Amino acid sequence: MPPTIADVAQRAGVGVGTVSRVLNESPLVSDRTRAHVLAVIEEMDYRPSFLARGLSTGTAGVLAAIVQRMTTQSALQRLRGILDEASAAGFDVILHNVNDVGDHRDPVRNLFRPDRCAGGLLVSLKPDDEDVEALASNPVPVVVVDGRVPGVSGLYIDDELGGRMATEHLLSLGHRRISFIGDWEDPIGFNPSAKRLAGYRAALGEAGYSVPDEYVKSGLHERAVTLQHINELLDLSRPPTAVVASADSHAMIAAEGARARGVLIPDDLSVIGFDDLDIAQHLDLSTVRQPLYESGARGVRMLLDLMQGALAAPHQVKLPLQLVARGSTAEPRADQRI
Amino acid sequence: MPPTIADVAQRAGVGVGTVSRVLNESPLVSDRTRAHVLAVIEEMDYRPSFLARGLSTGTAGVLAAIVQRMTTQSALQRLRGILDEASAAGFDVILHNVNDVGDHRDPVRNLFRPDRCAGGLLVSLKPDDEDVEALASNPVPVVVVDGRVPGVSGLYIDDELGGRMATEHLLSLGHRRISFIGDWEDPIGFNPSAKRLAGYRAALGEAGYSVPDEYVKSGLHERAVTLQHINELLDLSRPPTAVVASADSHAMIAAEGARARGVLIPDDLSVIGFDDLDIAQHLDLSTVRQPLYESGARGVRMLLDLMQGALAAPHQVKLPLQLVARGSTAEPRADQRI
DNA sequence: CTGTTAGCGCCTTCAG
DNA sequence: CTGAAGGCGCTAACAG
Repeated sequence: MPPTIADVAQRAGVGVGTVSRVLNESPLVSDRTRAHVLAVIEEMDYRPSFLARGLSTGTAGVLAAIVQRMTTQSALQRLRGILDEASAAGFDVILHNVNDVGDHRDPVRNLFRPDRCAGGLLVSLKPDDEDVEALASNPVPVVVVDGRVPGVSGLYIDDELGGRMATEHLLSLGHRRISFIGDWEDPIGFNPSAKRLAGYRAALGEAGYSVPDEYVKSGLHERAVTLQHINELLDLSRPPTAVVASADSHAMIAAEGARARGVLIPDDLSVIGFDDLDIAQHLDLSTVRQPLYESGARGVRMLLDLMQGALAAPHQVKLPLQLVARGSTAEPRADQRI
Repeated sequence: MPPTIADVAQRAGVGVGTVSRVLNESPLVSDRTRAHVLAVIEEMDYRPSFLARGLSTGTAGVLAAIVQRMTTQSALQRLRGILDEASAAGFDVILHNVNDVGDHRDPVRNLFRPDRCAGGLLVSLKPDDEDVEALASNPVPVVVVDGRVPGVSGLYIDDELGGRMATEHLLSLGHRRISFIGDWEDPIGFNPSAKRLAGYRAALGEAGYSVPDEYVKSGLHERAVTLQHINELLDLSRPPTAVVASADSHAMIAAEGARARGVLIPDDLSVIGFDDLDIAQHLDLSTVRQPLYESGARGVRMLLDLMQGALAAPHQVKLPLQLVARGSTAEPRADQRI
């Protein structure tokens, strides 16, 4: 059995109150006593019980994060930011992965309670109205990482702007026949792809170009589906000269599918993605960069502020997007410019 | 303030003990009382405090996992297995990522304590002798996922056998000039690559072939390094006809580097990896499969058994390896068989 | 079967 | 500045 605060107190010849004060860095302890107690603590390798402390203070010394589809690279980057930043602040984090629609409800109710954590992160998950209501009156502060939820603090990006940026990049290179590949039928309720598509449409519309229905492809985020999409596009009598993908993961597969049938990138076809995953750089893929790691890290910082009341809730922060032009986008071939 | 067990007891007109019994599914409650208490609990949306329960029972209702370099695909797969299995058993898990050498010591001491978790997982991390000693007398059971540590329960694979399997596959195809690319200088103390290399050497030795020093490449696990390795190998006057990579992540890069200079795979060069990541299938990469997801899931199951004393500790389980022959390995060209 | 009570280990008054 | 005592919410042991 590990030593308790009482053991330390006895050994140090002081009361438990004094040891507690030392532990909590209260100024109400003489330097001499403090040093002595500290020495005894060190000597006994004493560490206060999280459980007891939590019960006493009314809050667990841990953060909790509910993450959607942790398997994706983007979620992983966000998670890294969360873990690093939390770690730096002395917090560990309980991680809960969610795969299916609506599966976040139970975790939210069970995890985001004072006896479970001091603060909660909701990553790439869209709480419904009922959730928001519950969250609003929730004693533990919650931050949404990657999402804009009215009434809840969080960080988000302007997905429509992102779709627009990607499209305008291609337009400025001289492309006119531009396709979109996405997965806005994602059933899980959180769907950036649809907004990126809207941005794509807006950019093309404002430039005076129409979007043939065949140019827009959607479906599950699966390799086979995306491969089929790119093939269908390239099979068109007037195939696109450029493709906006709603994510780097899509863009990679599309590019691969194109190459497989001898289509050169960027010579014959320009491809731009979204996210700027690590691999995007390696694959020389143009993309719209969103701060993934940072969204996690800043989310934790925001949460810590919220926890110590240093921030008026709800507080929303829009994260910046950045066009990263690499080798997968270029001007269309002369004979394609029609 | 959420309702307490006392609130429930009062409202139900029973004692706290009875409510507690209902909560813990004790048979010592009449069906009638139980139903009534349950109804009140439901009505008040009461949920017991983890903190208080933990303090009382002496153990936190959470698992903890310390993971090395959570950023790799293989670590992520293991983590998925852990989270899914823990979730199924009603446990959440505290996740702690470790990047640098020796950084696991503090987490182990701070996290693997009864007031923090009911059980601990050490993933792809090699505890030193001092750690093992501490772990042995530790009140919370610990399982090593992906590692063989004397005195500590866990799951591991036979890395030497794995290296051997990959090499023998190439030998059986008729290859004689076989290279190895790995990262056994990994500084973090946990190093499967060295053992896989040993297996490679053993297989070639037993087949009666010598391994020129230039055929073995090691270095940091970085893209640029691996690209350089494959280029150096292909620049040799007698270049290898096949490459054993110590991981799929290496194999992918090596294959890409080879293709970039016009070397066809598998026609001019066979490449085999290790792990069988999701992408390996997509890239049609031959590999030695190790059960990643399963190692995490089974690790949790083993931990749960340990926790309820259903298992004599320490208990070690060797996980099976499986050769997965895909399109990246084939017989050497006729003119290469010398 | 059920109510009552004594801790679990710590923090936080409240007197000294 | 410091010691003693109450209470956080729950479980478990003990009477009934």
